[in-house]
Parts: sequence; structure tokens; C-alpha cells
Amino acid sequence: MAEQRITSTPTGPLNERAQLLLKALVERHISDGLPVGSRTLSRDCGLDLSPATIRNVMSDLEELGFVRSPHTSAGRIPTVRGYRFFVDSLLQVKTLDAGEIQEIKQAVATAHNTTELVQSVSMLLSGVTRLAGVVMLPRHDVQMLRHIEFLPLSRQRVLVILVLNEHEVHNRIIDVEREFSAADLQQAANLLNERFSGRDLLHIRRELLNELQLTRESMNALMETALAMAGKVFEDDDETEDYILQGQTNLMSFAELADMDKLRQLFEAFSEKREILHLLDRCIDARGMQIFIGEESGYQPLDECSVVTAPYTVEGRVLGVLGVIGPTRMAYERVIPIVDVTARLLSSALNSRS
Amino acid sequence: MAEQRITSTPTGPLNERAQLLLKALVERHISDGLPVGSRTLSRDCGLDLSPATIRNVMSDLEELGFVRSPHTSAGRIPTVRGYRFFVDSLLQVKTLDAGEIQEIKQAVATAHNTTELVQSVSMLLSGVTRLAGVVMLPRHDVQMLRHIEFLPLSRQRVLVILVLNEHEVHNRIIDVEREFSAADLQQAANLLNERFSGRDLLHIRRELLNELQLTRESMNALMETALAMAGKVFEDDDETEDYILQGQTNLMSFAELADMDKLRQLFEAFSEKREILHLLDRCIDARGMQIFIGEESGYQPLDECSVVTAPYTVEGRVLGVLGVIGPTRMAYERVIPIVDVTARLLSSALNSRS
DNA sequence: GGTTAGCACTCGATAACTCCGAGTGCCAAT
DNA sequence: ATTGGCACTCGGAGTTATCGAGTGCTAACC
Repeated sequence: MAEQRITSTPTGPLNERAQLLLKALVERHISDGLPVGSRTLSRDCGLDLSPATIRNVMSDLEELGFVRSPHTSAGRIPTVRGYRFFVDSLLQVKTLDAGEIQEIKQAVATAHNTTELVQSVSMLLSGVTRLAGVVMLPRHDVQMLRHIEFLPLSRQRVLVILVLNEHEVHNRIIDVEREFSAADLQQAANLLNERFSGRDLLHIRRELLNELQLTRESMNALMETALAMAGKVFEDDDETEDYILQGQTNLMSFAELADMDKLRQLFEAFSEKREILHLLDRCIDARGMQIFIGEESGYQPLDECSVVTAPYTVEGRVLGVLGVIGPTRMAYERVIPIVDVTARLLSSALNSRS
Repeated sequence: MAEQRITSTPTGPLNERAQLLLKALVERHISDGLPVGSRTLSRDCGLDLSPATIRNVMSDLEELGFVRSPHTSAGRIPTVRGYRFFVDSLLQVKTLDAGEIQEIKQAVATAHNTTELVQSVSMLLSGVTRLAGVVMLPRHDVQMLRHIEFLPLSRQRVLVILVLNEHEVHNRIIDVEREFSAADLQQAANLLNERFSGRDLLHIRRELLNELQLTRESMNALMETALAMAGKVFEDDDETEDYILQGQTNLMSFAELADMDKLRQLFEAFSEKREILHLLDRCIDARGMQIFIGEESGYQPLDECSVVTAPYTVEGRVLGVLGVIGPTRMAYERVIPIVDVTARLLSSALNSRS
């Protein structure tokens, strides 16, 4: 039977001609979003084949699950499997022109603090791809205490300023059992800085627990203050993951998302964040460029979308991922290099500023 | 003529019956979004009038610009002017039930830092009104320096931590001409804290400029370091205004925004932020509850929307505004007290934590 | 064998048409 | 002033007709 014939050709399950036609079909569908018919394909593919021949090939491709027709008398559109094969084997990515690279570099260079940087990279991704850009905020698997500072507030509240990993400033307000003077707090901070500066947060917490159990009675007042404060500060290390998404509105122009209900679900997913974060986490683990096509993400609101991500790193350690979210029929050959290059440039920007 | 007759009644341009009918019409239209016909109104208004009579009244109301019909054989819908009159004179706001107030209190109580607070208030507003909630981040017309701290980074970069107004922590990285030691920086910070702590930023800047011009030659090294740093830090006081918007997706369920293009414009306006901020600024100046109905905002993407805002304060000083954005036919009698109460509760929350 | 032209058939999209009813404005009667 | 009556309007829903792009199949062709 026909399938047998095709499966047995040397170049994988598809012979060269079928691949070429699939490629042409996917490209066509990406550019106009419509089902592609045999006549169109016969014109476009450059192979000088009659529509009838192409129909035969299409029939095979359909049987193999690479394309499907939305209804009897429409052309074919790629299935997820078709897209998959396309990006894995057929796609030739464009190299970016100098102008685009320059634009990315600029966006990365002009930002000052990390949030601003992430923000502008996300904006950039969405701007240049005309899709939604997403950048995860850098997370640190290892958190090094650089500096700690206490400031007394009214009543029994203390403002704690924590500098982690060179220059990440965190702050929180803690409630304490009694009032401390500014001098007390200053001394406590000094003590903690001396002892723990440059150490990892996890270690510090562990050590503090020891300390509290062992020497409780033999402690001087200063020591006690310091430990009381530190205990509060380090007790919960709220590693809140988050991401910055930009250009959601770009998604509204795509016909496959014109259905208000789908769009709504998608946007709700974006502001929900939880599931998207989970997805991005999976991308981190992949430690390389990652592409989810349609339902591959396993998350229903993204069924009509593809996600292209790349991790960014500092000194070889992956800090997060960035990427774009768009309809399945996005221009992969452009999007892929853009995401790739952006990740690299963000990495190098983060490297140079630490 | 008819207009004459009506204008001359004692209760403003509309006699009591007309007002009652207008009120019924607006309420009806708010609840179902459809044009309201004379028969429906005759049933709903409780006045035991025949549809024909009501048609006469409607005709007058139309002439006066309070209602209009979308086409010849449809009922009437309120115009902006109609809504205006409705909220100004006809509306009786509902008092919130205890449960709702409790819910708001809870949202306000559980947050720790300011951003979190603003975030949860915005979420709350959107959740309880089923519209979009917006809260401007508190801005301070007067910025008091509480504490300053310098930390050396690699090369010629210094991390500056600024605590303003009791417990707002800001940080930025500045580039300096030469490298400073940690000790140098510590001393400089001490000096600045001693001299300027508790002072207003504007004053500090002014004083610094004087200092730099007058005593340049007679300065010791410490002084010079301190001033060099401070100059950089205080040079641009980037009062970045911003707001937190939540529940945009709620707006997608309203028929009047079903048009993808309008919706897109609206969402783009939201992420653009500039114009919305301008609008919110105008609300601040009003120093009280403010309602923009439809085109009253003067901002085209909001033409089909109304904006209800109230300012929130600390010690009598207005720090920002919060409110909701929704379709013109929102349930004002519920939304208004909700916004009002939320603003009060946010104010008191901010007061108690300073 | 693969390739092709021809042909009948399918089916979504669009437009045109009808029908229905909610609603109006006007007029004459109360 | 209010009301019932009546002719009229017009959008929306439902139906039907038409069009055309596209298919699958078959038979002919190389």
C-alpha cells in the first residue's frame, strides 16, 4: 500500500518531494493562515507538478498525520505533528540582520536595574516578533548574603534591608517582641555582616538554628538581639517566581484567537501566572532552546499557541528563561533566532553587570 | 412647545415623572444592556402609565438629550448626558453589607509591603465589582530621606540604597569616576545620614549644589567622596508614576466591547499607561470621588467605558487614586460605594503602617 | 509504475429574501 | 393630560440560492 511505499524511502518516513511539499504548505499556511489547496501548492512549490499529483501526496501526508483538512472541500492545514516535523527537519532559520541585533543590544544596554532590564527585553521580544514576549525574572538557586541592615520603625517593627548576590536589594518589615533602639540594631547588623557576609542563605539559616539551641543561656544581649532579628529574617525564604509579559495585545490580531472565549481564557492564564510559570520551569530544565507547539504544552488555554523559549545564564548557571508566545502558525524561522540571540545578549548583559 | 413646558417645572429641567422614568430606564438598561421600550417601562416603573404616555415622555427625554434610540424601531438607551443626570441626581447608592466590607478589610490587612498592598487592593476591586480594578502607586509630593547606604560593586560601580519616608526602600546602581573602598563609602554614608537624615530630598539636592560650588577647594577627601556620591544619587529624582491594573479580562464579557478592535485599543491603552495615568492624575486633583462617563474622559479608547475613582490619603495628604474601569452601563449604585469604602480602608491601612 | 486531465461532488461563505415582532409616531377619543 | 388604535419601520433570525475553491476518483497517458 501507499504508506508502505513512503515509509520505506531512504529519507525517513517522507520522501524528499513530500517533505518539500509539506514545507511549502506550512510556510504558506503560516503566512496567510488559510487552508492550502492543491492548486496553490502546485504554483508555489516550484516543483512543476499538477494539482492532481499534489492531491495524491496530500492524501498520503494526511494519512500519516502531518496535515488535515478542516472540512471536505477545504485545503489542508498542518497538524501539530506537521509543525513539529517542520521545525525539527524542514526549517531553515534566517540569520538576523545587523539592524535587528543592534536593536536588541540597545534595549539590553540602556536598562539600569534588573527589573527594568527584564521589562525592556520582554517589550523588545514582543515588539520585534509582533507576538507576546515573556521573560522570567532571574532566580538564584544559590543566594549569597552580601549585606544586611536594620532600621527601626514605629512600635515593634523593624525594616530589614537585605542585599543578596552582589546587588539585589530585598526588603521586608518584621514584627519583633520588644522595641530595639537604633544603636542596638546597628550593632546587631554589624555582627551579622561580619559573621555571615558572603555566605549562602541556606547555610546561614542552618547555622542560626544551631546557635539558638546551643548557647541560649551563655549569650550576651547583643548576640541575643542579633539572633532574634536574624531568625525572623531568614525563616522564610520566599522565592517568589514571576515573569514579565508584554505585547499580549499582539495576539488579538490572529484569527485563530478571534474567539472571545478562547482569548479570554488565554489572558486569564496570563494573569493567573501559575501554570505559565510551571511551563517556563520545564523550559529551564531543558537547558536549551525549547519549542512547544499547540497542545504540546499540555495546557489547554495554550492549545492554539506555540511557545518558543531559551534559557539565559550567568557564569554557566541558568537564571531563567525568556521567549515568546504566539499562535501556532508563527514565523518560526524568524522567531527562533530572535529568541536565541536575545537570550544570549541578556546573558552577557547580566554577566557584565555582576 | 413641549420643551418649554418641561423646562418650566419646579424640579429642574425634568418633572418628577420624567425623572422616575429615566431612572427606571437607566436601571433597566444597566441590568440587561438592551434598549428599553415603552411597554417594558410601563410594566417596570410602577407608575401605572400606558405605553403611549411613556412614549410621549420618552420623546421629550430624547429631545432633551437624555436618551436616544439606536434605530427607529428600537427602545431607548441612555446617552452620556442621561447617565450623568442619573448618577448626579437619581442614583441612590446601596450601602455595602458587612460581608463585603469584611472582605475588603481582609485584603488590606494581609498585605505586607506597599506593592503587595496595592496589588491586592486592585485585585479586590476587580473581583468584587467584576470590572477592571486600578490602583495608582502611592506617590509622595514630599520625599523624606530616612537612610542612605553605599555598597561597592565591581569596577567603578556603587549600589545605593535609599530609604525614604519611613520604609520605602529604593535602590539604584551608579557609575563613579574612580573606585572607592568599602570604608570610604561607609564613612560617606555616615556623613550623609548625619547631615541629611529626616530632610526632604528637594532640600538636600539644593543644599548639595551650594556645597559643591562654594567649598570645592577647601574640602577634605571624605567630604569630597560623600558629595561626589550624593551628587549622582540625587541628580534625577525619577518620580515614575505607575498603576496596577487587575481584571482586564472581566471587560471581555461585555457586549459593547465585543468588537475586537475596540477591545484591542482599550488593552493597548492599558499597557501604554501614559494616557490612563494622565486621567488618574486629573482624578487626584479633584480631591474627591470622581466619575467619568463614556466620552467624558476625553480619551477615545475609553469612549464606551466609565471610570469611577476615589483618592486615598495619609494624614490628609492625597497619595494616589484607586478605582474601577468598566463599560458605561456599570452598576454605579454598587460600584460607587465599593470604590469609596476601598479608598478609605486603603488610606487607614497606609496610615497605621507608617 | 508515476503522472495527469477530467468530472462529479462537497461544503463553507456570502448574499438575497422572507418573516416576525418589538417598538415607534401620530391621531382621534376619552 | 392620557390613552387605545393603527400604520409604519427596521433589525434579527431563519431560509434558500448561488458561487467557488477544493476534494477524491477514474481513466488515460507516458
